[in-house]
Amino acid sequence: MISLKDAQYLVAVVDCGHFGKAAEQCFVSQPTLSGQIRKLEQKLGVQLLERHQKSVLVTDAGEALLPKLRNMLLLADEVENMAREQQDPFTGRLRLGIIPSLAAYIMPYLSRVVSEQFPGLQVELQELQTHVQLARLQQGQLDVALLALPDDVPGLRSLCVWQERLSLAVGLQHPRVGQQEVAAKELMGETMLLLEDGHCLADQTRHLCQLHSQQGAYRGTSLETLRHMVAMGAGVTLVPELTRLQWLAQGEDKLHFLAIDEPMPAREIGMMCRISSGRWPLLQGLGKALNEALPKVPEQLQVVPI
Amino acid sequence: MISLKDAQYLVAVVDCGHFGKAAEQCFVSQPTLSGQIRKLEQKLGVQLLERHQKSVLVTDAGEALLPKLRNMLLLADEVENMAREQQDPFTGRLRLGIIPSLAAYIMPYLSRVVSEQFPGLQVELQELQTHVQLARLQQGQLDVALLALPDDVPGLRSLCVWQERLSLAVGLQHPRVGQQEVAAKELMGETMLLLEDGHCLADQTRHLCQLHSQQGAYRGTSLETLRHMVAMGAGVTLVPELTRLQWLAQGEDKLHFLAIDEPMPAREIGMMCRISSGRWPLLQGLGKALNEALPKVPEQLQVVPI
DNA sequence: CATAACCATAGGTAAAACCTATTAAGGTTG
DNA sequence: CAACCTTAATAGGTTTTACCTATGGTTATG
Repeated sequence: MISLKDAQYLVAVVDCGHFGKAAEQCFVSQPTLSGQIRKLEQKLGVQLLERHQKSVLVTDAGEALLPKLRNMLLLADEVENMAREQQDPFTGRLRLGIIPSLAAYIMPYLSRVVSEQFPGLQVELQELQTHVQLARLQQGQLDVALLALPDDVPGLRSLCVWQERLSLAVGLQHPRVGQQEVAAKELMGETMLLLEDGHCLADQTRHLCQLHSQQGAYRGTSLETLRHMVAMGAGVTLVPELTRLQWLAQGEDKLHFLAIDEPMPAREIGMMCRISSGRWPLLQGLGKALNEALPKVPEQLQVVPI
Repeated sequence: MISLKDAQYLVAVVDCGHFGKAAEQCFVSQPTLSGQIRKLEQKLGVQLLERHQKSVLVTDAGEALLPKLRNMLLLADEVENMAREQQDPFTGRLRLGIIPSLAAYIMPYLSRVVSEQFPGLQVELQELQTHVQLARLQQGQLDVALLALPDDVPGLRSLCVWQERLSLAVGLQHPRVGQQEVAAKELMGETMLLLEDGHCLADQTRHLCQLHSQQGAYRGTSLETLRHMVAMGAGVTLVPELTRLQWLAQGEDKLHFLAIDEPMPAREIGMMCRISSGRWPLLQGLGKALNEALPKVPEQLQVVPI
């Protein structure tokens, strides 16, 4: 197979009409270039140049090949330029998965961080449950997952970004209104509303309240659904901190929030990517920025595994 | 600079999704391919692949470069194919110069030879005087010259194809009508009609008849002109054999031809090309075929230098 | 828990690309 | 006509690199 250097050398000689000048232009010695051209002619089985004292002529065969050779060199150049543009890990498309119990609530922080600190990043958001995200990550359909960190997953690596405490939300008609906190073991006596199966928050709540898998009959499709159910007095639920903050910021006045006794339960919000992904530096930068943008995490947190 | 092998290897891995299979397809070992891909990634400063146990994924960067890389490989392939097509020296365009005193008369033979034995040859005919042909040959504007061979010309090589005897043509009113031959020295007494300056046949005639350069006042622009002048009795002229044969074949009956005494004067018809031209094999083949197509040359010829 | 599949690494070899110095061939100049 | 210049080819040796075999490490699988 011919090589790009062959093309480069031949084009240089044709353009210069002079082996010596062409060699200089290619940063090689004249004998080297001379030899390489000769070898190229042997490889192709065609005479490409006619050498004379005065000037070097291109044969018809050489003339016929030249446009394609020039095109190849152009493409090689473009490839290198494109690669250089893509060297910056903080640039380009990022397919980002976010779990539903986090998506709407972290977006204000995330979008500010991205637009201010990673303007070159084109984020493609996909709101997906944890197990779907993990599968898509492994299949290469997703670059980064933003979720409550699960146990180690083979082939993936994770970065903890934030710890999100969980509070108990009750309706205003609930007997605990007026209390500021509640012990974890007391939760078992409440009518706990859960998200549907597959949501990590449902698993965590069940784990925290030591409910069996079939317990917790009332299921909501989203936290917003639960929000209204709790407000109506249908039961209580555990609310992640970012959700609680957003609801309060929205002027929510039909719910009362109780801190759960120390250590406060929390889930670990973090990002994951393929161990071989190359997006790791981006992940770290994004994680750090996001961590700084989010509210300060109180101490005495107890992480609830999924 | 990247190389075509780089492109080949990367494309193979992407297409196979498997280093081992790609290596096999590229006829190299797996570690070789693995290493080359890694070096390519270093050269470009971008991660191109994500390696996993199951399948190999392309990064966005790699995906962006792939089309151009594939294009390069395609072009390289086309270059090699084109070169292979041009390997046959008996194929392609041939810019052929012919002197005027030969052109119209050798064309029947030449065209038959070309169409029968060199069908792939596209002959571009240029009717030019000797000195113009030599200049264009050296400048690369002409591939082959077909002419009366001059002395050695630096940078050019020549191949003798045929020896063309010269006869004396006289009008029917001429006193020599009825004679079959004439001695060379007797020519000096005749009113010799010449072609214009620059025609090699004029030089040769003058040389043979020992005329000074300004002698021979009657000049014709072509042999066809001289043909009519001689027929009208304006003088006599020397006619090359091929011309004589064609005139006879055309039923010329107003001219009488006399052989010149032994040794018969003749000019050497041959082909020339640049010493570095690569058309030499074609020249030899064409020369041999032309020689066989032309009439048999009598012995006892004396070549008249230009 | 052993096995298989797969890619990476290590160490060494052979091919190639490259260099400097010189030769050869044509032109040019004193 | 000899001396010189220009230009490409050749010779001989060095460095680079592409390549191989053998081995190691990691992850899924029976």
